[in-house]
Amino acid sequence: MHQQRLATIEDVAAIAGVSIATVSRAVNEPAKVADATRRRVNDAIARTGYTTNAMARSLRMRRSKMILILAPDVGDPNFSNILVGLETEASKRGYGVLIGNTQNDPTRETDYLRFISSNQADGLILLTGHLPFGYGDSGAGVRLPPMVAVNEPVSGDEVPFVGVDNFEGARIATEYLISQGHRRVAFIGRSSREVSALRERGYRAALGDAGIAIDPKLILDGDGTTESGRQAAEHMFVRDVLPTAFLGVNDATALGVIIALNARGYDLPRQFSVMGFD
Amino acid sequence: MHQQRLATIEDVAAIAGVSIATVSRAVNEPAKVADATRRRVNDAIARTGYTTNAMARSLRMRRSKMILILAPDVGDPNFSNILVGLETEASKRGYGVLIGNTQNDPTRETDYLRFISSNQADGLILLTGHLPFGYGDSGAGVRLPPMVAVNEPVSGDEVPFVGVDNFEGARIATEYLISQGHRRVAFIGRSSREVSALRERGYRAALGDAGIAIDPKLILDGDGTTESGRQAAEHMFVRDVLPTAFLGVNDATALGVIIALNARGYDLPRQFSVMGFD
DNA sequence: ACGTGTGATGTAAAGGTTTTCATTGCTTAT
DNA sequence: ATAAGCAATGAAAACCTTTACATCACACGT
Repeated sequence: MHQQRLATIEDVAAIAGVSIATVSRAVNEPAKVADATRRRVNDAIARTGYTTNAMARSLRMRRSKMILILAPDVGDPNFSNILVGLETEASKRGYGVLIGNTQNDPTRETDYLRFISSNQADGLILLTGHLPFGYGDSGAGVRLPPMVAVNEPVSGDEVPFVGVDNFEGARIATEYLISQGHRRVAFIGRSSREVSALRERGYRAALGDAGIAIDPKLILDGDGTTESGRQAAEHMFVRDVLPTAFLGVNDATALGVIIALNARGYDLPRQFSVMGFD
Repeated sequence: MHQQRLATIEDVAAIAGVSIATVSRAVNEPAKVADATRRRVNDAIARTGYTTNAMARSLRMRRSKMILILAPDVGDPNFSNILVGLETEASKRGYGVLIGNTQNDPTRETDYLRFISSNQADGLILLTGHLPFGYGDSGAGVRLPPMVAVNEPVSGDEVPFVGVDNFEGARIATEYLISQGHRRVAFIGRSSREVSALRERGYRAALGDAGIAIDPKLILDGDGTTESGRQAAEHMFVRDVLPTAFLGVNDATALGVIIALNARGYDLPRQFSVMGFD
């Protein structure tokens, strides 16, 4: 068991008394080798503790079974939760996950592409909402690696997207509020994020379907923070255009609304309904 | 720019009119090639968009410039924050980061070791607090890969550790509370985690240094959640053994204490001091 | 003029797989 | 009995680098 040098396929072949081709087959397509041989090979493998060298394999196969995940900030619970999901699924399928924390820095984004161009990663998962800097500008000539956008779609380009259906989600949420008897529902958005517009459209659609006129005074803009949610609600009190229900573009915003209402002494699910989309 | 097949070092060599050895040198040890040649090579590289194939390089060099990080749960903000730090540093040094979400599942831990044994990762960073299953038992014969434990030390074995000094940190925190005039300081631990014992020892040391007798009633155990912090504080109210300050084994616990005190209508930094260790 | 050291480059091996193609020994159909 | 097909295996090429060693030209000191 002295593994001074890692055992190679040749060592295994020598011990099993077969060629390296047979060892390779015994490992990768067991059906293709005779039972007796396969047993001998497996014994040899067990004895040497052989593991196929992933580098050599990747070099030959031209694929690494690695996925690169590009995210603006892995520390953000929002992303890290997605990350663990992705990792779990990837791992289940024998893929490894390489992380790239871009911090929205174009330099870093480009830098991580070396993993792709050097064959170190087969595919790319974007949580950034845009193509890595350096792909967009080169025109359509560049062949993009296999990739998919998660959480936030990549605008313009044809990158497959998987994530929340913002329009439909917001529509259903609003529909639910309406079904509870609310006629005046406020929406607090975050115009700086692309998803906000979609959610607002869903909100408007639900109202339209219910035949409720849209009151522009009930649609406010914020920046996605708790504080901005609080201010938005406060703003409505001041203007005296109170809704009976609030839909926040995210949970933080909704929390802000709740805080504002609490501060004014209201009893919460009783007197107002507040929902957050997250 | 039609990259049907990725450019190899040979393509570059052909265009620059040199041998592949020279190209390799021009890239890796520029000083060793004549100025004129280096320029020609760089031109050729620019023209072809050549990137060295990481697999071939790793195979030859026997190192991948990859680090495997094993963590029980990357989703936990505690870990994900460490993760982004590690990633940033690694990236700065030209290393890539491979993540392994073990979920405390021994099978998965072992599984991730293939990255090490197949040369896909050069080193290992453990956030798990223990050796991956399968290393511990094989006796001392097995050569461990270069590794370091972060956040939580690996007990027994000689794995270098970097992280918070739990004893000293808790000691200083407690010392501070004492310096503020507190004589009765409570400690709410989490005996299931190894770090808790260290923190409690620090707490006890500070009290001892200050000549304050330790009151066992002021040392409670929880499970690290907000709720358990709340219960612990509540418990002290019921038993009527109130401290004037609380030290929680982590922030969640401390938060629970704050909630309990708030619920009873106390004015918080005024009447009680609450600290969390995180 | 001649050996010698030096700086720049080329040749070729090695790193460990996978896979195509060829070979071998049998079985089966004619 | 022979051709044909088939299953199991082996030999060798290909994947793309890095690097030890060899080669070469040239300058320099004698």
